[in-house]
Amino acid sequence: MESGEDQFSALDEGDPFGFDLGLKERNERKRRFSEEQIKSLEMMFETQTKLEPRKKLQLARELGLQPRQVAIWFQNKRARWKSKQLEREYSSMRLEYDKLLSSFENLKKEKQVLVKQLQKLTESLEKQREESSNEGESDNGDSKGKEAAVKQSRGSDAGFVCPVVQEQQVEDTKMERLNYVNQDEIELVGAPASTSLTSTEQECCFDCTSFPDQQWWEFWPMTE
DNA sequence: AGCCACATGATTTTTACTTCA
DNA sequence: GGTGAAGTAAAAATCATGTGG
Repeated sequence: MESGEDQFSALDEGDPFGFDLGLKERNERKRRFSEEQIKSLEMMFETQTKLEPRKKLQLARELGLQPRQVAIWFQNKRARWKSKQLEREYSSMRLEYDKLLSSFENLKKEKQVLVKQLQKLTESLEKQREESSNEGESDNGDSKGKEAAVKQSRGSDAGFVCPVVQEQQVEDTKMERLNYVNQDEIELVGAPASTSLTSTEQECCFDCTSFPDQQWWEFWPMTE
């Protein structure tokens, strides 16, 4: 740490109010700087937040102030500028966080809607499955042929992923990422960070493996 | 006129770093 | 080379006053 204005140099340069004065008397002499003086100090602060001793002396001379006063002004200015800067940074981060939180909430709602849709579809698929198995009971010979055909097609499509489930998984991954990023912050503001919004097992009751005899697309409504 | 909140000039304390014996 | 005391600069904390509502 070298150079710059310092609090001790004032001892050499003379106390603006005289160190031999009592505290009260010194404070009584405290006067605000003129607009002109402030303007010059501000301008200098914009170019450099720390003053070299020579600049300090020069500025003090120009403004009719003691070098110590200029040094103190710069010290105060730095401290107060820093705290304002922190406030500004906090505000912008808060804004960013609020935006993120709101988009997170929207995604959560969107997901809930999708999960409900999925549930409805699953139910209707289940219903259709029951109906078709009832029909099969009354026609055994034909069902054997169908079973064989289903087995064959299952073999050839091994590894195929139902697009609905795939979509849900993608959504879950998105949510997981968002949750991962936001978790600390959400906990900070008391939002339910631990509300598991991700687990496919928990929230998605649609499962391709729950159709032992049929493929999912056999039940998929054909739409144009 | 008195009170309060805030701004601001000044002082004191703390912290981090350097120099030197 | 490691170490502790002294010196220095800047930050942080605080005080006291000025000012406007």
